[in-house]
Amino acid sequence: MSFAIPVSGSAGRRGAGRPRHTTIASTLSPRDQILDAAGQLFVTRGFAATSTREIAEKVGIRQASLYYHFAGKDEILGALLDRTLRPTLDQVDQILTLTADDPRPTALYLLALVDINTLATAPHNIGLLARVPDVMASPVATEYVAGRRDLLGAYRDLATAVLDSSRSEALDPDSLGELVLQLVETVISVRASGRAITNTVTRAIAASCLSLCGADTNAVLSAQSVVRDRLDAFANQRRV
Amino acid sequence: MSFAIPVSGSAGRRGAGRPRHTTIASTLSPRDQILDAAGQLFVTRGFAATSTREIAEKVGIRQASLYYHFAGKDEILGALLDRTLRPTLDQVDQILTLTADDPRPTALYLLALVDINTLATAPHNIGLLARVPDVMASPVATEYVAGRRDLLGAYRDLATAVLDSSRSEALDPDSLGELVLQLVETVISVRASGRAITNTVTRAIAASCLSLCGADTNAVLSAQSVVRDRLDAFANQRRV
DNA sequence: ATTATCTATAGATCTATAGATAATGC
DNA sequence: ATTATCTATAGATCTATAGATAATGC
Repeated sequence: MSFAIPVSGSAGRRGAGRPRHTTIASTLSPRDQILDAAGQLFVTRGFAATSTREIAEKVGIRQASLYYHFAGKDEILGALLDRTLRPTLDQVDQILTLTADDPRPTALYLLALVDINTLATAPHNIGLLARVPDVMASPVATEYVAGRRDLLGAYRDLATAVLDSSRSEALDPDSLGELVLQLVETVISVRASGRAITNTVTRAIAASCLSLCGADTNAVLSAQSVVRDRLDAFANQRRV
Repeated sequence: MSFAIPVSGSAGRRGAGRPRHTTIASTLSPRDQILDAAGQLFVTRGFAATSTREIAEKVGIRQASLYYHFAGKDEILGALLDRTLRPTLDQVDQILTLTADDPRPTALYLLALVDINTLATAPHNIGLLARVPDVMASPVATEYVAGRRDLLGAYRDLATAVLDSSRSEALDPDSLGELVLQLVETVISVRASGRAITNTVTRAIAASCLSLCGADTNAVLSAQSVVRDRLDAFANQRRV
């Protein structure tokens, strides 16, 4: 099946259908307008605390009109969660390929950097959603959880490879992976605190991931210099 | 004013008042039973998503009976948030005094350790509450926010003192403090992931805080050995 | 008399469905 | 004819209040 996504040009009128009770300001498709509004509200007010009427109000349509685009509140949430994880997950293989011949700290550094960047640029900091209990209690969260587990696997493998055996107290691989991923995800909190995510902050977090795995200063500096080059190519490839 | 907190001994009967429709299992005061039940539910299901009836059900009383102990749902939340922060905040001065003659990395290490420990042992991991949007949107959150800002100040000052000037890219003090505190608070996420917070995990996070501030391996090892001694005295003092 | 509960309920939501309507597109 | 909205509303909540009741304590 294929969906005809209306690509609006002019404001006010979009195509078929009864006109809205307000004029249309956005150039996004109705579906994306809903996701945008819902994302902002879920993140600032919480999922359960946000009513479908609030979402509709922000979009400029009546509450019941949401149900033409989504089966319910849960389905809106599912679409948002997917957007949080998908971009990173889809790039993992690419990252591993690109750094196949580099030391493991470099590979981990790049993965962290890309992931941090994804979270730092996601609209409305929707990475926050995954921390909200009523979100994770929803049935649609299971798919997200599965995806995150895949990502966790990549972190665990890289982090374990980086782990210096000289480390006196070695964490088990699973805890180490979890800890590194958590560290990456601090960018969500930092963003939530209102602070801008500068390149300096991004690199500090990524470098800290390596330190956590026992990498020494040289490994960090080396990773930073290699990735600086690689990332240019990578970023271009992604047309960023 | 003084409150007579009923200290129940035997089960079933507690003192004055009409009996509950269920028998009393807990030895906690009614107020604490409510806080315990609410904490667990808020953390697992979310604040807005938890109804007062669910809380009452868990306690074993009728929904309306909650209002004898708390003015409303918000007030329950306020009491819980306070319990998250208060223990740590009340110990900051003590920590600074205890480590007045030690190198700053040691002081930071101890603060992080105590804080991680507080978060790791808080009932139901209620540190999670501060990450929930609808919680932070509540009027009662402002007091919590103020308290956390005080704690942040302590982290910022210590972290800045630790920061090695050799660091090529220095973060501004506020960002650094925020980052270190965020790192400490990863213990909340790790706990939420179901992993046990072993001493190893605790030390790994605290050590990572020092690394983030540019402390070298020697400073970390030194802090760990000094704090190992200090903490014994400290813990005894706290009767842990 | 005081305390801690209970029952009952008003009033305010909120979600999702049913069916009408006003556009476009063929 | 199809599409995207609208209006209206049923049914299910949920919070907080009012007032009754069953204990203890004096």
